Amino acid sequence: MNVETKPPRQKEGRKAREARILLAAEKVFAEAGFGGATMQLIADMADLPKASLHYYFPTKESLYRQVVEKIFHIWLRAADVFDSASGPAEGIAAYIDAKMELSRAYPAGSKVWASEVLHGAPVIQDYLETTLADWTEGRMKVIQAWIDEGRMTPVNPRHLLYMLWATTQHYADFSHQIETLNGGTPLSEADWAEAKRSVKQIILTGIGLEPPQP
Amino acid sequence: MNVETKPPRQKEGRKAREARILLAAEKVFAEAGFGGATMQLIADMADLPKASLHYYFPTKESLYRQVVEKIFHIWLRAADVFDSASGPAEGIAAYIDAKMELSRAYPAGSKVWASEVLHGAPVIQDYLETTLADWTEGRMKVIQAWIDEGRMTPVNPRHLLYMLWATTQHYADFSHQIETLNGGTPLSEADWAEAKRSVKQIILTGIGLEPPQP
DNA sequence: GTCTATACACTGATAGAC
DNA sequence: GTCTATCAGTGTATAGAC
Repeated sequence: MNVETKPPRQKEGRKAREARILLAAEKVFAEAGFGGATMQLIADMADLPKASLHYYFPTKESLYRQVVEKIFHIWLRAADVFDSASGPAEGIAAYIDAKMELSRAYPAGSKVWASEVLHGAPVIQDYLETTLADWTEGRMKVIQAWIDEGRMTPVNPRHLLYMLWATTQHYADFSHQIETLNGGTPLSEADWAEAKRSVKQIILTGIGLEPPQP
Repeated sequence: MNVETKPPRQKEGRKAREARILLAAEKVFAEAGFGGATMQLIADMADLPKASLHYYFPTKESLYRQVVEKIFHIWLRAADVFDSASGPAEGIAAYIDAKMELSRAYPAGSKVWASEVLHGAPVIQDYLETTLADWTEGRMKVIQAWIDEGRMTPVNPRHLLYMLWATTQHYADFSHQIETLNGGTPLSEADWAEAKRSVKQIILTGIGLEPPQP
């Protein structure tokens, strides 16, 4: 009988299938936006009948919401490097590195998040008001403390954070423009290294954590 | 008769009506994206019957294309401050100011542009490959010349440009997030001044055009 | 030139067979 | 649990009255 194969295959199969759907959805939402994405396109990319999507995710919006929530939590976890740092130079450099790596590894996710915020955050407004607001306030206090201790140049912590977000996410969100300006080819390993080096050089120098070059 | 009112009213009426449609379309495309926007929504916002839109702009895509082109040319014109500057400190500061003002004055336009690039620039790919690529190369040469003349710190001109774009456009594209983190209210005059000051401080210090603060 | 009415395609979602 | 067949609603676009 199939009594011993059924329970494990089903349970794992479901998780794996949901993950595959979420991955396909992330890609389609990133390419077409929420309005431009269709359940049919997502089903095709996940190699499933359209109706099966509605079994795992009752509505298009519920699927979209899970995609956005997944991105947000990956993004939050990367931000932890801020806390485990011993000082500003190390912490901010590590944060830039982590966010640049995220932009490189999950460009579709970053694009979905950007698109969501761009259009007024209709789905994850509550996250902005609670989790993100709390995280931002906490990090602003850390930066302000570093400034008060004289460990970095006095700058506005809020706008420093915005600059860090904008600059690092730009490499994911505008990857198409960047690739076009790169001769139509994706950034190489060396290109990414140079991008990270350039961003860190300008920002860290800008807030007094690296000596100005001669 | 209406023989003398007809020709001027029609000619000006047409231009004015097209401008009103373009403005309404820009807003709707910014809020909902290309896929989420509907001709009905745009018609309602422009206070016109839906079919009249198709008289002035045959298809939804042609209307969208004109919106994007309009944005792009405004953006290009603002970039001219780069050339009329006598040196790097003045030029880059003026460019930051100009782009921050654009983000403040035309947030919807910036969002439409961002959304277009985000989704792979299906409509304005040719602009990226020609006009934008040319502009970028020209400005990179200007920056490299300033570096060679020892007037600013050696940095990668390409990534400096990306940082300028990312940081300034962030205030338009992510305005909803920024307003949420600002307690749910739009940035005040003082907030904008502080944002511009902060961006210029960090970047100009970062490339050796402002002395590090004590 | 402008608007009303409508054609036609496609969407998200579901009912019901397997 | 999974898929085929189908529905009701909405989208762009147009034909034709004014």
